[in-house]
Amino acid sequence: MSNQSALDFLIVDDDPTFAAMLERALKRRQFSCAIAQNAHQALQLVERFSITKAIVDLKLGNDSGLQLIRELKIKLPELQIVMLTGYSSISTAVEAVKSGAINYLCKPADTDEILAAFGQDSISELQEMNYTPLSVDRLEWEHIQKVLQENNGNISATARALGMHRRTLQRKLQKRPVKQ
Amino acid sequence: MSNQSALDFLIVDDDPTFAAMLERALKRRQFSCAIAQNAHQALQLVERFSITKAIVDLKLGNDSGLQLIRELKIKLPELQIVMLTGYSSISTAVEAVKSGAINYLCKPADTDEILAAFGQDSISELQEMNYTPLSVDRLEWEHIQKVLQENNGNISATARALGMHRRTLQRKLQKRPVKQ
DNA sequence: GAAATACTGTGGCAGTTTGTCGCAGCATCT
DNA sequence: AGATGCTGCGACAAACTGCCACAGTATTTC
Repeated sequence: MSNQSALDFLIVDDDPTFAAMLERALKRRQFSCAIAQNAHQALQLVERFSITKAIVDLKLGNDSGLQLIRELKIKLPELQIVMLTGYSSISTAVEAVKSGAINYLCKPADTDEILAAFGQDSISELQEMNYTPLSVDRLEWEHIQKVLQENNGNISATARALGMHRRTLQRKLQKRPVKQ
Repeated sequence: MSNQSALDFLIVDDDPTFAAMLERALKRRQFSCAIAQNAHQALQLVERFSITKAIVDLKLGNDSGLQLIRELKIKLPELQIVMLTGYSSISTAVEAVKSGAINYLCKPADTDEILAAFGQDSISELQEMNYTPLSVDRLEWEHIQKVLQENNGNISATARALGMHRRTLQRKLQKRPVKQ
């Protein structure tokens, strides 16, 4: 409510190491930023400070980054949000953008990429009209993510719907930061 | 501008076989639809008919499905568009949604899945949303078949494209009794 | 608000599937 | 003819999957 201080970036990530590293990189570029480790902290920070950009992780311990995006957008419709995650998939990307994110990046992303993601782009599409079909593994991953989301993240239900063993699904989910 | 006839679906895909198959499946479900093989035809059709939903492929020969989405949205802001493609990627998914698509699916997708993709945030009338997702095996099988066909039955090339070992592909192909 | 269900993360083990060689027979292309 | 490239297959280790069981945490239900 007070909006005394202004900040350029809000970083929301449950991995303190990553968050600190990103913060340092941003500060080196003369941006001011704050870190939140969960949804609650993030929501508090946007009340206390005047923030224009946020970098949100998809997986925030118990909280869902997607849900957080929606809440942030309600509180602060102007906020520009980029979602950043190691467990990227098309279905969460679609969901993120529909929820109000302006971009979505896969996690081994360097600081310049992140900054570019905030830029007025619509650029990157032309470059790689990638005519390679998805690898089988990737396709499986995308499908799993899609069904998982339809089941609101319920692993047991997803395994049932997919006709695969729960244990197997768990292992697949744990493993992949998936290539390609 | 005339809007005489109303259609439920516009299918935009440069693969006639796929388009025809989808059309048949939709008609069987009592939906009316039209097929466009490129951007130009698509734009003409939305002028001639009153259309509410469109299924657009990302890769349309020379045209870009992404660009088409934007043009369709300008002509007809109400149009609900789902992008459907075998060459999916996160960046094109993000771009599609930002351009106005309501959803984005990877191509081995059955008709119910496509319908469900529309149903989520726009309620279609008579829809029971109880579709069962394809099993991972079935999805994999269809994807393999499609890529295999694109490579004219060349197993080595297909295995390469799919990022799987040739031996493994061989074994998978052997196992299925070819048909269906 | 307490009991009944349901979901999740783990570990372990046996059975199956993959990744990798290697080799021999055809098919093409030069 | 010679050089490549594709195909089918055997074999074996490595990786993965199905299955059981258990304990801890959520969620539902009465």
